[in-house]
Amino acid sequence: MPDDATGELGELLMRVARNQRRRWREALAPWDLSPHQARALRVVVERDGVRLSDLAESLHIAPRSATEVADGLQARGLVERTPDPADRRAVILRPTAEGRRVRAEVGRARAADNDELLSRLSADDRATLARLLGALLD
Amino acid sequence: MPDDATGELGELLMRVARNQRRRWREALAPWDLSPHQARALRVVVERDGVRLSDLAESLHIAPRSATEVADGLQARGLVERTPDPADRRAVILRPTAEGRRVRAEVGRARAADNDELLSRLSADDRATLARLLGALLD
DNA sequence: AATGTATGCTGAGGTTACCTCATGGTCCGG
DNA sequence: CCGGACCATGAGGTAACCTCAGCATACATT
Repeated sequence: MPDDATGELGELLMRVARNQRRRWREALAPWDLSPHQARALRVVVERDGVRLSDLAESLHIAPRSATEVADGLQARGLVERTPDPADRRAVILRPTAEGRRVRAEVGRARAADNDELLSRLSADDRATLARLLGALLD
Repeated sequence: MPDDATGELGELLMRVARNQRRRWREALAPWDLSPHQARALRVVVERDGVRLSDLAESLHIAPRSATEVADGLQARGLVERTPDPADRRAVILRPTAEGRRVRAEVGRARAADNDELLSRLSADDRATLARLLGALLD
């Protein structure tokens, strides 16, 4: 067991992460999207069409819950449901033009916010941070 | 704007934090406490008696919600409600003996888990990580 | 002292984001 | 061609939040 105050380090990590989440939520506010919806939209746009069950897996939620996330995005006109030609049981979620546009805007806002925060560190420090965090992944 | 992939760094940070949260939830499972309840119990034990409204502030939730958290802890026999002698409107939450015991056990489990994770880094790396994360706090 | 306003907790009831279970189609291996 | 697996979704439940109203109490001002 390490001899220094590792507990505080863990706490620090959580605080920074919470900060990050708060910033993200705020950056997302103009579009009235929940973090989860934004994440789902990103998946749909990036893969350019996803089966509902695959979306569920990507978001680590139950298939039933993916239906609800899809409902939300569809109600905002960001995605549409199309039948899967290869499997008539399945539904494929496709981004609308508006969905692509919003996803791009959100992506830019997120990147800008991220850069604003991380620019406090030098390029060297950022590289070091990436290395250290990488070692902490399971 | 920095020129490297800061977006990935932000993502990495969130992944590590999520990992951390998952580990914590798992470490908490034996006591059947939610993360929020554990945090509340910690506040109650550390201050050895807290007004409900102060607890709400500590947890960043509405006063009404603190009542519910208190209900949960009280139902498990970990805290008890006592009147505030200085203000008869107020309720002071006090830890029971069992509450203190559980809080200590949870604290030990948390520390052990934390150390297990952070021991992957050298003492130097841990100090560096603490410095870098500290710079990212608002 | 009287009184108006603020505060502390909680009942009532709502929202959100999850979940499980059941159902009606559809697919596919034997 | 058919029994079992799989897809999305309706129905209904739960946990953790919230707001608002109400009652008891505190306190500041006259």
